Amino acid sequence: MIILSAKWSYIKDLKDHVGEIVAVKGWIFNKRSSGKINFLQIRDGTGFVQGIIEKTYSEETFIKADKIKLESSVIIEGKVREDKRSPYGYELDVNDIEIIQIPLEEYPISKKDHGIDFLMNNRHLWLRSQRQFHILNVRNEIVWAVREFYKNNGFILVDTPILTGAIGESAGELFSVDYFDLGKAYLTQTGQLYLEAAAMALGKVYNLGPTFRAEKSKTRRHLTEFWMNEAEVAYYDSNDNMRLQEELVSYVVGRVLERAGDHLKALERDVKPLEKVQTPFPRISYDEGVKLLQKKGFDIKWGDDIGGDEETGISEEFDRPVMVYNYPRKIKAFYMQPDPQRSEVVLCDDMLAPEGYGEIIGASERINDPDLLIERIKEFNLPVDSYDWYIDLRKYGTVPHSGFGMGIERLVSWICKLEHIREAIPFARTIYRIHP
RNA sequence: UCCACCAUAGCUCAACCGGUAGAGCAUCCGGCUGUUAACCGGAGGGUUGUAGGUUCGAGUCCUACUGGUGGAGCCA
Repeated sequence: MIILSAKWSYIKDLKDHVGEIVAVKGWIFNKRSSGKINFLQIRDGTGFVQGIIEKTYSEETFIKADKIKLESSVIIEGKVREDKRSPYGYELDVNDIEIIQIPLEEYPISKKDHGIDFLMNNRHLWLRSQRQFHILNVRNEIVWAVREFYKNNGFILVDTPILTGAIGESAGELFSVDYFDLGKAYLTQTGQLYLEAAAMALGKVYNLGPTFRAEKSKTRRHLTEFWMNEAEVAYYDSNDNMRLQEELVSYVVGRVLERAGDHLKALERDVKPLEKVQTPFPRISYDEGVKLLQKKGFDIKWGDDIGGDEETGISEEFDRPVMVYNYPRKIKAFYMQPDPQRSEVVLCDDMLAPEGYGEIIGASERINDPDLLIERIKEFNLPVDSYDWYIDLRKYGTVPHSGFGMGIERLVSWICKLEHIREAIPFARTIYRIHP
């Protein structure tokens, strides 16, 4: 039953209603009282504002405000006033309150510190906290910017399947589910192979969806379920591919600075390093990367993979994302095109984010010769039969083509400068967590 | 899968060489007309993750288990 008659305004729009009486519909996230004055802090999903209730103004409203507990749902009616004392710039002189619900039990998340186990067990409530509000808003802008980039550049969205047969990069473990009479199906690790098919139909294609890895990874960079954006372009070679990646990433960072600057500020994210994310990005070959790391004292030799510490060792030499290209064939996936000049390396690149955030993109030119592809599938001991349709793509008008996958949560972590990837997604799935 | 660490009040933590459990916040009561994690006074709140063991005595030492955290590998 809504009794208050003032016009509903979202908190983000209060600046347009100074001097007017409006109704704000939200939740109380903090309150203070001082005998004759009550401060109610309310959030409504668009922002935060403080309401002031003076006892001398309305004793009835003051008594109502006294009953309110943290996370009560309320509608407050009051006059909007600009106020320098408020960190939000505006305040509400409250003249009436309608209490929708006072929590049945004490709200678990207090104003003091909590441990990560407790917060993750209460993720459904933790989402209401200011920090999470800002992170999820940045994530929202990132995803919009990604989609916008492709839309602006003539790409077609192709949604790739989440349930697949036994086919993939053969990277890591797969989650399996029962699939009627057909045996096991698997949750996708990548839509790449399907995007390759779509690129032969539509030229420039991309996807953006959930991806699953059953690896028992336990690090601040890994989730078992994460969102990945992949792109695939017919007639692009590895250089075209790298150019596309730097254009995408610089576009996304630029749009986020423009549209979510206040959220980054609230997260105390220093935006100076982000402002430097302009094309062209530095590129170094794997060979050069190994030499650089050796010079810096890393124990690495040609042929070794570049691990987390090594990634940081390389990226700290640059002030923007760096692309490391042409890795040894032995440490990369079966479908990557060998360098025609040097068959021991493949035409690929990893984009490493600055500030120690590591790999945000994995990319390569794909093998377009059917015989070579079959040879590589066998070399990796993969079942050639399962890849029949993928090999077919090379039989009918095969062309050079390239693509990449970009981890959305890794991008969010880097742009927000998060300690851990679990805050970059609303409900993180990690090895020991599926609830809530 | 491997390595390391953690588990004490609702929450975050403390408790020295093994000697019988303590603070802040939260809750409840009282005070305060501009608070910003508000503050001040008072009260209640505990089978120290579980099961064993050593000891006159274990939150503290030992073993196993359970749950969690960080990292390696793998990758986005």
